Amino acid sequence: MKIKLCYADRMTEHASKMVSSRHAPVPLAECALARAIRAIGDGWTLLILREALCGVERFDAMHDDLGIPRSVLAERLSKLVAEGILEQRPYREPGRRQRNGYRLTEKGRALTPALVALREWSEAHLPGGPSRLRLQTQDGQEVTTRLTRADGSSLDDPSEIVAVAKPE
Amino acid sequence: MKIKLCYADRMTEHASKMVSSRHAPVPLAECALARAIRAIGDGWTLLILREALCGVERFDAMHDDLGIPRSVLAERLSKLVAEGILEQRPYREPGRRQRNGYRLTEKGRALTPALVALREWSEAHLPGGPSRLRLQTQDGQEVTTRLTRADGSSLDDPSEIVAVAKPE
DNA sequence: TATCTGAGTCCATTTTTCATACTCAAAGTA
DNA sequence: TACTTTGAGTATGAAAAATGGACTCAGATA
Repeated sequence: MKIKLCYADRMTEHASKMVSSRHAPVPLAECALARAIRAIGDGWTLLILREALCGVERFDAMHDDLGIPRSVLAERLSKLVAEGILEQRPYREPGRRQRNGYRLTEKGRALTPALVALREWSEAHLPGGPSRLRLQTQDGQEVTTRLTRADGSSLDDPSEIVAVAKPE
Repeated sequence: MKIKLCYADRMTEHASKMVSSRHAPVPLAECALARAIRAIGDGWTLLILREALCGVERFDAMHDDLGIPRSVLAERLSKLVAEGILEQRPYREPGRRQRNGYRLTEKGRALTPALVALREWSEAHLPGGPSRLRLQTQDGQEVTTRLTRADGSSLDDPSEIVAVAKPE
């Protein structure tokens, strides 16, 4: 996936104001959502984050759970470590040599709301039978996400949302 | 990305109860999150959903905004239509022939919380300067997501969440 | 010393992307 | 009528990435 300059990047400030509303209000380079997608928007990477959220720390356990090729797993893990989303954590089992596992950093754990929202969407809208994965608090309450306005009220209808460019 | 049976799928019901807690509590086949990742967890697909959320409906506009190869765009769009996330919408400009655009279905629009959560994470944790893309209500209030317990209270620390398998 | 294990690397093959050019159908124009 | 334009795709060969299997490496144990 090779991301390049997009139409708005190639335009002058003045010209970009005249761009048709048929295009996105903001070019990729200035869009936080696009940056997040570049960082973690890849199938294997997201599945690795699912593993990490489930507390799976070991290379071979992820390999078994996901059926991911070992070389791809190694490459994705080192990318996630380089980005500060996972960190290596040495561990040692009795009578075993010391090894490295991976666990979420605070930055990585901050992705939880996005994963919870994806899970919710899937439960509500995708076929495939009930899911057995639950994300819950220690006392057993299921966790969900809610869209919220700046004033704290919650927003039930996502079609009320509009995407605009911040001025400046 | 070729997803296959994972370790737990190959096990008997009895054996799977004895599986080490080093593995995920639930196999991919029974995991809603994994199904969502399979459906839309791909870089170009997510960027196309960003375009759709921004109200971009046309093939060429998406091609310009994203710099995506035309063949990849065509393939992803038809997959999203087949999944019921986008729908084709004929339109016609004065003096122009009728054409097809794409817009989010209700199912597609229900992905908004996941995209809002990703945007929030990116703003808070990724470098790259301030984002100019705002997602807001018609009256200009910024929209965010919040993790919520089943009892309605909101959850500030994502590390309180545990992943478990639903019994049965 | 030989063996086992988990965490990787290496590599030949297959699949997917990429970039560019080409097609197609309807509307406008000479 | 013939020709041009325009948006929405297809076709294609080269380049990049994924795949699956074998191999490596280091420390612990028999």
